[in-house]
Parts: sequence; structure tokens; C-alpha cells
Amino acid sequence: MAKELAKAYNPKDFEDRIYAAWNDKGCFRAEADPEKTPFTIVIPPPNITGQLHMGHALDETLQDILIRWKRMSGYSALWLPGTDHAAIATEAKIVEAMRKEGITKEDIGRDGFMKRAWEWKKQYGGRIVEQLKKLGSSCDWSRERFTMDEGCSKAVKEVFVKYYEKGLIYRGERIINWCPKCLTSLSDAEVTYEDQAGHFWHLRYKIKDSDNYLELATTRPETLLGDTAVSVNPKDERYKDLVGKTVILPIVHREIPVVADDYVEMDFGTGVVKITPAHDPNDFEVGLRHNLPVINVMNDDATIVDDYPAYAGMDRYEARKKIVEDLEKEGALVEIEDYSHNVGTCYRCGTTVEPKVSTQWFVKMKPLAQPAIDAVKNGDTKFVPERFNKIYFHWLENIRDWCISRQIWWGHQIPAFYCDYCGEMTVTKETSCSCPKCGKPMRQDPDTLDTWFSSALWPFSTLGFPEKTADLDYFYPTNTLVTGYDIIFFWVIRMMFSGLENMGKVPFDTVLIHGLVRDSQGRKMSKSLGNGIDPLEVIEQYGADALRFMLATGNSPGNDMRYIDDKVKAARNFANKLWNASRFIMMNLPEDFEFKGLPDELELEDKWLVNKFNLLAKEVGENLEKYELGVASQKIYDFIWDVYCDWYIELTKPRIQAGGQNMEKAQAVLVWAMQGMLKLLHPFMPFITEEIWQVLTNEKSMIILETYPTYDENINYSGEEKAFEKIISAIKAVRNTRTDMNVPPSVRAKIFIETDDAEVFENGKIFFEKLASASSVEIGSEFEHENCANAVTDSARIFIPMDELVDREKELARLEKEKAKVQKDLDFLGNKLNNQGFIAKAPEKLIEAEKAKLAKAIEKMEKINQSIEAFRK
RNA sequence: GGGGGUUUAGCUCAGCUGGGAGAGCAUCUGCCUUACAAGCAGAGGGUCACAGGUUCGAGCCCUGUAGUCCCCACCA
Repeated sequence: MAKELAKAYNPKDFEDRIYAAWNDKGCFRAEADPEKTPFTIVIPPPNITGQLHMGHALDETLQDILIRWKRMSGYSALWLPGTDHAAIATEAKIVEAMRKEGITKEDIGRDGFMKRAWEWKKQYGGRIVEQLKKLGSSCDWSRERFTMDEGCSKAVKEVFVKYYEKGLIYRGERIINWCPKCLTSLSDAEVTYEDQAGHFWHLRYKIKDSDNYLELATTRPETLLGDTAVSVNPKDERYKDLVGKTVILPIVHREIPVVADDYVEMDFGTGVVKITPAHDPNDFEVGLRHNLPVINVMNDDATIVDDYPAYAGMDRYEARKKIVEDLEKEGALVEIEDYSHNVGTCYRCGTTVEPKVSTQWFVKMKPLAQPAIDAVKNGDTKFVPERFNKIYFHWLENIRDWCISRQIWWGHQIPAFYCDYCGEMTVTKETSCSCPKCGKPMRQDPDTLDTWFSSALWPFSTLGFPEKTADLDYFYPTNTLVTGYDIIFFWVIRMMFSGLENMGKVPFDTVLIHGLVRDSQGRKMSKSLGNGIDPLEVIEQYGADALRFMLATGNSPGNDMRYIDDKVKAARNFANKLWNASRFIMMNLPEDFEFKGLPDELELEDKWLVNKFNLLAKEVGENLEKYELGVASQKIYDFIWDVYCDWYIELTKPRIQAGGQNMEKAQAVLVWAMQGMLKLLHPFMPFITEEIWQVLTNEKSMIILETYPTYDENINYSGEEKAFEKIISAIKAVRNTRTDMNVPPSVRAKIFIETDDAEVFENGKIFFEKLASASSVEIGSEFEHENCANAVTDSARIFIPMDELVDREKELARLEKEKAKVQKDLDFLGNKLNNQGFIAKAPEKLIEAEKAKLAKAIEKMEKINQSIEAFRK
């Protein structure tokens, strides 16, 4: 061996070194190679403001497993990385940083701000990228992109102009969601609704020219300032006569009409609703239908406008308090009721959004949504798990136009220009323009685009769009998109319709959805709770492989999981197990060992292992194809630990001690299986597998570029596998018997094996000595022994003579217990095979299997009876 | 008000075309057996939430009920 592995598994010793080696040698680079089939994943671009959290760690791990598996399977596997400018979030951070320095946006102006923002990007944008590398992410860094880089910006303009020209983008005055803290509009998806405890203020409005009042209730009394009507249901007999009459708005004393509208529910409250078109989306609609004036009562920061001197400048909640007081003074307040209602909040800052009428840019969604719906319906893109189809359909079928303009500076400035002289507007890809009508220079729209507008184009903007590049042609459509279910509305849906509209093809064939990583108590990890676990700290303590393995194992697509430290520890222990297994085989290899493949002639136990490995490779491949990553990793784990370490290595020890040809064969098989296991495991635990591979192969190759094992049709040792299982179950039976008798391993005993499979057991003699504490082994077809403990399997009776230790009564009891168990099996199988329905309808293969089981049980029963008989004599 | 997830060993969870219930951790009993005590050999522990149904056969499919979590929604 060129070099030796350290005695203890210490991931810190090699993870960074190995990552650098992969990167330096260009292992992550994917080419548009016509000889290969492409497999593409675009990364969900993390925000430049972000730090790696457990959600990323899960997301990246799943992608890296897929990409490494495909790369090893001969695909031109591209994992395209990059970051998102995260418009609102980033701007908020920069503004906050500036605030600490006592600077405002206005102080430095737009250009100054942008300069600062780009510096911020330069400083922090790389941080998360470096963190991704710690995880082992095998991204093609030579293609790293940023949503605001030149190419992506070009794509944004291209798409915006195209949409505009097709009538898919329009500018108009609508009621939108406004965040008074971020000072920008938000899309529907960016509003999170939460139940909040509030009140129901019951008010009465005086009916004009009458002594009567109209009673109604509101959760937001301050909006009363902007009321322009009161509405009732047209079918409501109670108020029929009042429709068309006028009521007097308290405090303001404005006269407003009573209108009839279907929107009003008769059964709810008094059946009367105050209508504030400027501050409620429904009221806005009612206002449109009845031609009501829209009276805005709030400034952008949700303070009351100057038109109401008594409240001017007050925050909306402050004003609410004051208005309620004033209502009471005026006798307009009837009652205050506790009430819990749904309030929209800004998904970035949590501030309660204010519905607000303003002029914004919108994407017309209906025509774009339909093809996106169809594409999933006809299977061009499928969700894993499938149940997310429903969520996808529901959202798209009820989608409203997408408000894409934001009143912030950090982002793609809207490519629309206005003429301040004649009012003309132009939409163009140019960076400046003059008015086509009057020739004067035009002013660009100051607003920027929703950050999701650019990420919607990510699967093709990153591959060269709008240029028709070779990469775009080769790698698009991409294959698998991996993301959390919380991102479907924001991103997946928008990529779907953007891809279909601009490329004519779906952006990816599969969307692999994962859940959230929660804390050990099942709570969402959050900054405010302070319960977040830093993946980098976990990597520091246990290694990236352990973290990755833990994230990939023991959960299924779409379901949340909990972060539990013990699970990472278990994964680390597994890595340690593998590490030591490899150390064992390497310390037993000769200095000049060269692996030349599997030997032509194999021992029974070798064939047993080889066959089991072949089946493992088959199953792992099938699981990966079906995105059952957790099942695949579990199977690899079980094979390495149970089959290879606990059994096969132990089986080879006597052969290695003996030396000679048999030893050499064992060495070759040990190395063959180790190499296969390392390859199978590599996508899950890339670092340790590479490190061991390097040492094992004298650094001749890198495992990352090796071929992933698949089922080998030429290997068929199922008969030998079954034969060797007889020895394994006999060893287990002896161990069990000894444990039952409280015999410590240090006490060795002769054993006599009575069997019809003398040949098989003859070969396995040595294993009973090593693994079942036998001092000597004798094999025959019939033994007569007294004072023996009996270990019985379906293929052998094993006598363990231990005169002083054997208690006839106890031994009989043990055998009776065993007999009862086998009898249960016999009954079960007998009943099943006697069931005419089963015989008639069950698959042939199953019936045969059950018959074989029955035959074994009968064998075992006979042997137990013989032993019992002998004891009774 | 709709929709969905989930309910399996003490804990955390697997179990995907329906065919005798699994893992890790924890517990108990032995072991420092020359790769690994981050280990080895054993053991105990589950009417698979409940009630019906379909089927030769149900943890898995269907219907209903309950707990729990989430998403969506314009009852002010």
C-alpha cells in the first residue's frame, strides 16, 4: 500500500483535501458531450444574504446523491450552481446595515445604493457557496451563475419585453398587498395568513333623514375613514327599503350610499358591511361594481394621511385606538367583541400587510397557467411524491394575476420608459431611449421586478437563454428539480409556465419534493426560537458524510424529518465501521498486492457474498430510479455492516491466518466487495469512500469517476448462497444455545453436527471453531450423545457435549419451547396451503415459496422430535 | 369553509405495485475474540389509532370516526 489509513476515522483530516482534489481535477465539470446522455439539475439558488441551514443541507445532499449517481452511471451530469439576489430580503439587510451607520437610501441615492449592494453581494454572496462545498456538493462551479448577472439580466429583459408584446404583461391600477415596513408591493404568494386575536367592533351608522341606525361590525375601525358605502345583500328583506338610501359615516360625517351586493352574507353578523374600496380587496371589487369612489386614508408606511387632521401621522394601530375612543364619544360604538381572524402578513418581515390601491405591473396568469396545468396532467413533469400534483393544480387553477413590480432598488429594473412630456410609454430591451412620439429623453420605471421573476427563468437563463447555445440545446430540459414543498408556489409553478412559454418545453421532468428539517421536538427551526442547528457545526463535529447520511436515511420524499443528534452519531459510527473494515483488509494485503478482479474459482462463502452483493446492486439501482434514496442507503448500510463486516470479514479471518491460495482468494474477494460497496455508497458518503478508494487503489483513480455497480447477469450463485445460509443458521443456533446455557465464549466445546449436507458442513468446519467457540467439529449422519445441548436447524442437529453444564430438564424445556415455535410455523403454513382460495388465486411463485418453507419446517420439526426423544430415554 | 399529511417497539422513523411486522437509539444478559467498545454475541418489547368493508390474504386498497400537523380560502 502506498499509504496507510489513520487508525481512527477522523473526517476533518481529509474532507477538505478531497474536495479540493475533485475540484482541481475538474471532476464536477460537465460537457455537452454528444456521446453521452445529459442529466441536469439546477440548484435552487440560495439567497446571497443567507447562511447554510439544515434545509439547504438536506436539499443539497439529495441533489448531490442524484448527480453523483448519474455521473457514475455514464451520464454527462451537470449540477448547475448559483445564487439568488433575493430582492427584498437583501435590500432590507443593506438598509439595516446602513441605518446602523446613520445613512438612508435617499442619502446616497439609487446609484450609490446599487454600488453598495453589489459590494455586499461580493462580500457575502460567496459565503454560502463556500458552505455548500463543505457539504461535498459536486456542482460545476465553472458555470456558477447569479440571478442578476449579465446573462440572467438579459434573459429577464427578453422575457419581459416578449410578454409585454404578447399582452401577457400589463400595467394597471389594482388593489395589491402592501408591506408598510418593506415599503413595497407583494405578490399573493408572498403573503402569509395567520390567525390573530383581535376584536369585532360593532358600530352604528345613522340613517339620513331618520332616527334609525344601521348596525354593522368591523375588525378594522380605522378604515372607516375611507368608507364610501355600506352594503347589504339584495335578497335581504330586512334592509330592502334602505337600498339606495344614505347613511352618515360617524366621525367623518360623510354621507355614503347603501348598496346591494351579492358579496354580503346575510347570515353573518347583522348582514351589513361597511365598504372601504381603498383598503380591502373585496370592498375594492364592490366599489368597482357600484362605481364607488376610492378614498385612500394611509401613507406608504401605514400612517394616516393628512386629510384627517385628528389622526394624521398616526400609525394605523394608534389611529384605531383613537378612532374607537371617538366613536364611543359619539355614541356610534355599540359593542366590542373578542374575535380571532385571519390576517395577511409579509413573508419576509412578518408585518401585517395593508391592501392598497396602486399602479403596478402584472403578469396575466390565465393563459400561462393552462399549459402548466396540462404539462403535469399529461405527465411531462411529475411530482415525487405524486400527492403534490393536487397542490400544484389547485394553486394554478385559482391563480390571480401576478404583481411583479416592487418599490425597491435592488433587482432588475423594469424595462419600461415614460415620457414626462407627452405621457408616452415604451417597453424595450435598451438601457435608455427617447420618446418615439416627441423625441424627448424618457425616464425608466423606477420599480424593480419580483425576485421570483428572474428565478422563474433559472433552468434556461443559466444555460445561455436567450442565446441558442449548445449548452441550452443539450442540457435543457433539465431532469430533476429538488426542493421543499414550501417553495412550490413561489418557484416551481413559475418555472413551469416560464419554461413552457419561453422554451416550449417543461423545465424538468421530475420535481422531487422534500419536507422540512425540524428540531428534535418537531418544531420548525427558526431564528426567533433559536432552535436552529448549524450544519457547519455538525460537519465540524461528525463530518459531512455523517450529516449527509443522516439526512438521506430514514425518511421519505415529501415528509418532514427531525434533526436528532443521535442519528448523526449513528451515521458517524457507520462511517467508522467502514473505515475500520477497510483498514482490516488493507493491513492483511501484501505490500505488492494488485487487484485483478474476482478469482475464477471461489469458495462457497465467497459465492454467498458475491451473490448477495449482486442483488444489492440491483435493488439499490431500482430504489434510486424511484427516488427512494432513504431505502437505498439503508440497504447499503445493512450490507456493509451485517453481511460484509459481521459475517464475511469474520469468515475470512481463518483463511487469512492459514495463508496460501485460499488466503489470496479471500483477499481478492474482500477487495472486490469493498470496491463495490464504496462505489454504491459514494453518492451518499462521498468523502470517506473517496479517501478509502484512493488508498485501496494506490491513487490510480478517483471513485467519483468510477462506474456505479449494477446487476451482473453473469453472476448466479443463488444455490451457493442458500447452501451457505445453512452454515450461518447453524452457527447462530449454536450461539443461541450457548447463550441460553450461560456459557461464556472463553469456554470452548466440541460439537457434533448431524446432517445430510455433510459436504456443505465439511467446508464450514473452521467457521464453527472461529465463530461458534467450537474446540473441534465432527460431522456425521448419525450421532448418539448423552448430556449434550442440542442446537437444531432445518438442515442439522448440532450436539454440544458439556457434561457438567447440561441440565436434562432445562434442555428438554428449551427444546419444547423451540418445538412450539416450529409448530406454529407448521400450522400457519399448513393452513395457508390447505386454503383452496389461496391455492387457486395466489401467484405460483408464492405458493412454491410457501411450500419450501413448509418443507424446511417439517425437517426441523423432525430433528427436534428426535432430540426430545433422545432426552426422554 | 375546502384540501392534504400523519397515527407502526419506550423514543425517532422505514416499510411504494396487498403475501407470515423492520432499523437506529434506549433497555436487559454475556464478552476488551489480534479492523472497530464509535465494537462483538444474544434477549425482551408492537391486537401497525379506532370501527366497518373489499379480498384466499390488509400496516398497505375502500368508507367512516378520532387525535395531531400543515396548506389553501374574500364571512366584513
